[in-house]
Amino acid sequence: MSSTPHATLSRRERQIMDVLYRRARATAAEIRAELPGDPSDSTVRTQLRILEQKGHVRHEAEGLRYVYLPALPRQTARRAALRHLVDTFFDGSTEQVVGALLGADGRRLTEAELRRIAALVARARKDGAK
Amino acid sequence: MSSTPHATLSRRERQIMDVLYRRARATAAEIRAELPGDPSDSTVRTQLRILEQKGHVRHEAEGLRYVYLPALPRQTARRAALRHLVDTFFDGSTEQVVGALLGADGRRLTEAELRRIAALVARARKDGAK
DNA sequence: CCGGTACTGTTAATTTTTTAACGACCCGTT
DNA sequence: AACGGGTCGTTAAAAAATTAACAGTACCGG
Repeated sequence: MSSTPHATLSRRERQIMDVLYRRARATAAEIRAELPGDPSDSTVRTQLRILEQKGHVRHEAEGLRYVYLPALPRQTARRAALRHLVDTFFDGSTEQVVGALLGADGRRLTEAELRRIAALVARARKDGAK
Repeated sequence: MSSTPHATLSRRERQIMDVLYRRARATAAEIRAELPGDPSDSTVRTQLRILEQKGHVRHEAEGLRYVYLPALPRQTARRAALRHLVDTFFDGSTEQVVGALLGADGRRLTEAELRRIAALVARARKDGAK
């Protein structure tokens, strides 16, 4: 159950992976700019190399420098992260998560967004009934 | 932005906090049973003491032994975690999260649960329009 | 062409985390 | 009352993570 890659990452590694998932792709300098405690440039690149060696990250040469990307597709990582969150904080209940997203825990949503969300739910019900 | 407590925890500390948030309260032995790589009993208790010292955890004496609890209410921690997840993996979009919860990324939901979710959304729309 | 800038990889030291050994205490049982 | 099982705190060693110094290379502007 704990084979989730995220659970096995060290603190810095996690911070870096979070930046990468947020930005999809980033250079060492860009990542560094978003890390707390501003570590040295050299530090960040060492970490990236370690992450790459462990298979969590890959890079592409872009012109002269490297651009780093998560090795796992965002979709995959996201699913695992969502699952983990739901199990840890919401008793595995999707309903509770939606409640939090819409309720006091969530940000304010526009009517348009709520409408689209309602449509998603309606769609899921229809599909399920099939 | 990085003042989230979760982001500052070490790996083991995070694992332990996750167990605590999942179970609400647990003894050292119970926590130990859920940690990967089964660390020694002594190890887990040391970590708990550190976490307590840092203010992430507190304990109550229950009969002879201690029962540990998260220092922050689940509600609070949950909100921060959800926010972080949404920002990291879903571009800050609530709609996308709901999509993932209902769609291929999610577990199968019963019709009853979908109905309740639909009700939540309807309620949010009404409240918003107020 | 030369110096400055912006990268890279290697390497090693420092700091933090993680681990568990040990001794003490309490309790129920023999 | 002695024993075993379970729990606690203290402490220090071992392992891992984190940091950054340094040297090498490519490009760019003067």
